[in-house]
Amino acid sequence: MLMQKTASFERNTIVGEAVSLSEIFQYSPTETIASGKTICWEGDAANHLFQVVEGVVRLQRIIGEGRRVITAFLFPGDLVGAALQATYLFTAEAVNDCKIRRMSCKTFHEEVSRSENLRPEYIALLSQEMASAHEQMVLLSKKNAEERLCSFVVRLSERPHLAKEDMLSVPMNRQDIADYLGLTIETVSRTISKLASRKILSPVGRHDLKVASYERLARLSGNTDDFFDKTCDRGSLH
Amino acid sequence: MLMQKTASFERNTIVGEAVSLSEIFQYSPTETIASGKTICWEGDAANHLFQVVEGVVRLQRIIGEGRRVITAFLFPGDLVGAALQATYLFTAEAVNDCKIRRMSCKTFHEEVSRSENLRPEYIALLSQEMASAHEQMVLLSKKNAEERLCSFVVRLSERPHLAKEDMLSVPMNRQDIADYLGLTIETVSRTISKLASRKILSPVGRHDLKVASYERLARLSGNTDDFFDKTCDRGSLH
DNA sequence: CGTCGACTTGAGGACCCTCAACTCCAGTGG
DNA sequence: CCACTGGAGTTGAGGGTCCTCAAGTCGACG
Repeated sequence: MLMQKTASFERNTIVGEAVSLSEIFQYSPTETIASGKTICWEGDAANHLFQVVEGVVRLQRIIGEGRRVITAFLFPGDLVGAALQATYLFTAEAVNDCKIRRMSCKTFHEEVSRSENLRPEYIALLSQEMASAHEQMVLLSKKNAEERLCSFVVRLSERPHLAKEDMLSVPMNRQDIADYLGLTIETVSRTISKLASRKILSPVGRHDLKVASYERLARLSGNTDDFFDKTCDRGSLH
Repeated sequence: MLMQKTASFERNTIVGEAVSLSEIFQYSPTETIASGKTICWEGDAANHLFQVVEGVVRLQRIIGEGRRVITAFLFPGDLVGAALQATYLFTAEAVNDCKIRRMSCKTFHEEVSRSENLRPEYIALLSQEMASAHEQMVLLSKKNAEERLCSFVVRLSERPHLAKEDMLSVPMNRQDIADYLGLTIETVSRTISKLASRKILSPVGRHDLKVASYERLARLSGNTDDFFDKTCDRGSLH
């Protein structure tokens, strides 16, 4: 806690204003979170923000007995709790072994307030989160199991550190995927099998997929804008 | 446009810093939007923000042929496009006759940057939006038709200007409700009928509901925290 | 080799969607 | 005034998709 304060102070006197959000986390020590461990609890006072340095984090809510919803997966560079609230909106857990950096909300807020560079980046980050949330609502509202799974794989493949040519690393297990896509584990499994039988992708072990054609996946994902220009729906208006 | 700039300037010299977000819209003229008309289009350059003054606005996305998703309803005081992005994430349309105020993103951004009072309010607003989005994802992931409808009615009833004792005004039509809840219009209709036969609520005309017991509705909405203390799910942790 | 957890596969059923007919109501015109 | 029309909403029958429950397979690890 004290150390953090000091580090933060040093940087400001030496380097001047921070120029990127990642930079202000640099001086916090990395913490290691074992697979499955919790980073913060839904409902708890939100005293800290966390930056994912390595690994994958899931944000989830538990409702009633056994019903779990994963609202997002976070990857290196992403922030847990960027939308500063009095309490956390979700429980954050490590999908696999993770490294994170921690920062107090207060310090973060002060840094962002002070720096003209950080503020737009912070707003952009929140906007990005909103955009993802909208995307997810569309998926959950109107897509069938196959479209959901294809959307998921396409989104994963956009992470450069997960996709190596045609091999895609999928760090989360089937239950995570199911709870993220609003399906059951069985439906996820069946849908993968069906896609495999159509030679669109094939599972390799439990955490890898060999993808035959990302283009084909994108077409199956139900996103109009993946093969049409967005402006075409609106005709010639204005 | 010019008028806006002038008004904005006047206020700053006379009253000093704005103390609330609503205040900075006060000097923009109100515009009237007829029911069903569009305020802004998904994908268009986001040059303006809008504050809803009167009426209800729906934010929606169209995907493919005939598939529409409503991601949010906005009520008086709410902002369209608060998550500043290069382009709008959604199309905004008037559910009923509306009055709105407009402000350029640039001006808004400057005002918020300048004022120490506005910034936390703005962050809080974005956080609020994120919280609603999370809530909606839970609804779409895990709730059945009855829970969705009850959640919807409970949320509407929290708007003081819509709820008068046991009568609730529902400005949106069945199709809007269906596209918001990820159901079909028939399922919405049937679910209302079933709730009516159980004397939980009864439709009065097309745009009003007589609600027997909000408490009972809350219990049917599938939100654990509507009848349990939130902390109970987590056991005795810390 | 046995065990355990993660995953897959199958059978049956629930819930919601689709399609279609019907009611209700407001607005229009004879 | 009433018939006509069209839009919004309701109701019914049937079917599809996904869920539930259950059994079986796979793979890691002792």
